[in-house]
Amino acid sequence: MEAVPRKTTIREVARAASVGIGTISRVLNSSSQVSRETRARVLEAIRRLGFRPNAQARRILKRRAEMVCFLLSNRDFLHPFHARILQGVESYASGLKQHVLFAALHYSPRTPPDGIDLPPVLQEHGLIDGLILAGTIYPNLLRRIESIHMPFVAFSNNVVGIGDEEQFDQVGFDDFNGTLHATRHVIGKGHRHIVFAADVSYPWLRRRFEGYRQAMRENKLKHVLITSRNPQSFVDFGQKSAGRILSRQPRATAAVAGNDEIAYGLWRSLRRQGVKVPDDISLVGFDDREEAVLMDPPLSTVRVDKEEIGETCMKMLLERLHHPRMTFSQRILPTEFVIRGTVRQV
Amino acid sequence: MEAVPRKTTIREVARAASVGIGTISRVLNSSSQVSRETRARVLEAIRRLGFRPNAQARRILKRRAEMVCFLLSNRDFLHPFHARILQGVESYASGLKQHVLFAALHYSPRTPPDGIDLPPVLQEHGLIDGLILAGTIYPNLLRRIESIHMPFVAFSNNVVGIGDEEQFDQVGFDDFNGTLHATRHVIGKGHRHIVFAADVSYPWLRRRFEGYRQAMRENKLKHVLITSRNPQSFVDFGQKSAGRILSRQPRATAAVAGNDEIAYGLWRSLRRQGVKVPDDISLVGFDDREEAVLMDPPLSTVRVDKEEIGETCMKMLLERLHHPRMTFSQRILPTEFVIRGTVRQV
DNA sequence: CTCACTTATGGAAGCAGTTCCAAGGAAAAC
DNA sequence: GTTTTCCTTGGAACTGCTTCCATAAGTGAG
Repeated sequence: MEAVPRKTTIREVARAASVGIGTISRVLNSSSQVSRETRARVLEAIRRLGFRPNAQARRILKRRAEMVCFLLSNRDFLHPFHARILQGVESYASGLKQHVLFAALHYSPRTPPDGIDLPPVLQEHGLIDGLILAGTIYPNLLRRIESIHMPFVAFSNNVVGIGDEEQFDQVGFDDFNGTLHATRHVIGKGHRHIVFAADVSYPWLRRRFEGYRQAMRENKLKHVLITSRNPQSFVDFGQKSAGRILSRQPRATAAVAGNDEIAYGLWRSLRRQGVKVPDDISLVGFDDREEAVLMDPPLSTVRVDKEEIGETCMKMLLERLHHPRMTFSQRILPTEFVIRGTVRQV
Repeated sequence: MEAVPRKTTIREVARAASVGIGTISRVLNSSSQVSRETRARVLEAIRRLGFRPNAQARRILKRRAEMVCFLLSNRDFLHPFHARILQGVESYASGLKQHVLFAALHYSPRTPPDGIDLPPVLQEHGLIDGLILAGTIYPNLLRRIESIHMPFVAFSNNVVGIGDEEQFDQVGFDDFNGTLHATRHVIGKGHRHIVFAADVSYPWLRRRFEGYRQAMRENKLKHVLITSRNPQSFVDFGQKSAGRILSRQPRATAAVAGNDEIAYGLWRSLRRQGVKVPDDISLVGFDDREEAVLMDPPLSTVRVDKEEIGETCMKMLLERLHHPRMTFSQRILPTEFVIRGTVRQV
């Protein structure tokens, strides 16, 4: 490996400006105790020598890396949903001169905590100040992260099997009220036979189901949960559910899907069987993924602001770093029902 | 801001293991000059004290940040396409204990180079060793990056208005041969009237067009370029192009789209007009984005391995860092035509 | 038994900054 | 005119590591 060329240091700048090294440091950190002329002379020397302070050296002394890690915790690829969260994190962070490291984590829900291999960034010390956890989070991962005593904030909608008694900073959005409002909207359009399609063993889909059920109960309507066996994916789950919806009597006039992928699968399979959305059956989704707009007609769905999630995660993490002893908090972001073309008046 | 608790240092470990600090360093860097017993004693002390070496301190001495920045250069959100590239970068990097910083860049093609605002990470010195540039790259950005003398590799398919004489490390994929093979496939299925739909003012779409034209010429077929005015997006471009394809005489039996989004727009608009894919018209795309599989039937398209792009970028960047004077190189990755359901035999 | 050559180890110096304390000088107070 | 105070300023000491040099101990040859 060839040598990296020596860079200008603070001492050379000091010599060039005929001042002491302390003065340079003071100018760099814009602490006020420097006279006008001296500051001007120093800045001129900095400019002339093309000096850029070494970030590492400062970090040692400051004991702050000014860097956080966005850790994507499952084997999924960087899905658009999480990509948008990452964007929110980065955009908020860069405004505050904070840096964002991206790392991926490979683990299975059943690995014992000690067995989880952490990415290189977490094996060093001082590289990052804190962690933003995204992706599906199982208890063993939480244990593992806690064991390294690194401040973190979790995007908690995809947390699985972790009780309410668990204490950590988390940001999520409102599954329950999301489907509650979506279902009310559908009911408001005159529908009476509305089914809900999702695998409610996922906590977040369970919460969405409860929102749907609440809306049905309010209107004294019967709730119906549609599931399907051994789906390959959520889209496949939707496809397989379509038949079950059609075979029920009385025939449902609307379906609330647990997420957009299920809605997509449903839509696709229904269309193949000659059932038109929304003419024959209305449909709503959840998440507002890119697919929602690509569908034809575009899907009415529950929007969650992914960038806001990222932003809020970053904000909370910074608060945590400034106040390590602050009690843990949990922020639930609101959702918004977006009306597009898949719900019709009956 | 509360103080961060003092962490164990190398000197404490040295005391605990009754050895010198040099020995600790030697163990950490696994240089061989340490006896079995001493190494064991040191490792034991490290474990007992929960010592994690401070990354910053090492970096100062090593003059290497062991970190690169993935810089997304346009105003687009982190699109799945680039998200996958980032994944490739990260996955290759983490295997080599390198870290990946994510940063976004906001600039317009017409800002003068000096006017481009670089993200915080590029304003410090020593934070990163090099840069991976993705997104749409205009000459002014290239100028700006060169001005800070930071080694970089560009994902060059989306480079606009930069001549061949330009020298920098780049990774791209084979636009020309991609459509060449795709078009040959379509011709092989018996099609004779095949149109190409794209805005060829984009260099990469122009190259794809040339690939298509080459295949047509080989078979003594007439090439037809379909474009449309003021599209809002590529999908919109496709939608607007559909009418133009249908109104031509003789009617085309197949269309090659410049990318999957155009293909999607085409498909959607054709379907609305009662024209079925592939029964009435065959269709192929380019890129193999997520939409391709979601279409019904799924789109036959040209696949590019996004993770491989990321991996190759990272690999080239590391080579560049090890050999700063090496001549610039350009790597073109092959593409693969994936047959799904949108091309039929005539 | 001595000498040359390895191999292992301790720790000072150094990296590029920040911090803090002492000191110089000017202005203000006495 | 002297003392006090305030504002600047210089630079030693420090951060947590790596590197290198000197030394110690061990090994084999002569």
